[in-house]
Amino acid sequence: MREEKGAWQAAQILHRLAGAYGDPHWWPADSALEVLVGAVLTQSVRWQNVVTAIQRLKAYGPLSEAGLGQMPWPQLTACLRPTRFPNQKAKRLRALLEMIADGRGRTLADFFAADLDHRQALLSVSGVGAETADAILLYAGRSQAFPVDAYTRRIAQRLVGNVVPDHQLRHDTLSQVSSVDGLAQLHGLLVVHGQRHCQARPHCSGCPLAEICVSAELGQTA
DNA sequence: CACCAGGGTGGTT
DNA sequence: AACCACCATGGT
Repeated sequence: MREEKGAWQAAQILHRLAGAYGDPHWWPADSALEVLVGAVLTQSVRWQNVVTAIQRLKAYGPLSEAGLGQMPWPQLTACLRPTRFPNQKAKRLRALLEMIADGRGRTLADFFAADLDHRQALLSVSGVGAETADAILLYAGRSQAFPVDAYTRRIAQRLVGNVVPDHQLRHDTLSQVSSVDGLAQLHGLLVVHGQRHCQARPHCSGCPLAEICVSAELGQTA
């Protein structure tokens, strides 16, 4: 059986999902630094747990690069307990803050303004992978980046009919959606959509992507 | 009670 | 390269 391997039509998917769900207002945060913190804490954890952890951090005062970097280990891990892996997340957050500070108290804004490869710099931190780095670049740095997450992979597989490599999803999306706002909305919409459709079992009734989904007409795939 | 979240790393085969 | 244990909470 040959199926026309469809392509990943990012712009069209953005249009359809935006029409169905509206603007998801993804990644609410008071500051870019809060986005960065949330990006590490949200790894493999429900967002509500991250909210609780950030509230605990804020109980010590407004988030700041220096304040977070200097927070004592027991207090830091206590704040991060709701995020499943408090010790690991505390270590990752500290390593990231140290890279940002660069040994000279550099701020996050200065990091983004610096003339360097920001993606490579983020990826060089142990505990920061492609998805976390791209989330920080997009939502904290407001630069053109696209985080490929589990929802994106699953939805792409459903739509296209076969597994699409991460690098291709990222490249295709960036070449088809040029604005930062569009990229930011698309990622949020894919998560919102993924939480109702395209889960373990096909669930195509009422799906706003049904018309462009190769498995939509297959009914039940076992 | 079992299941699983908006991942990434390091060690196995 | 693919696979897997680990990390060790809180909601359904």
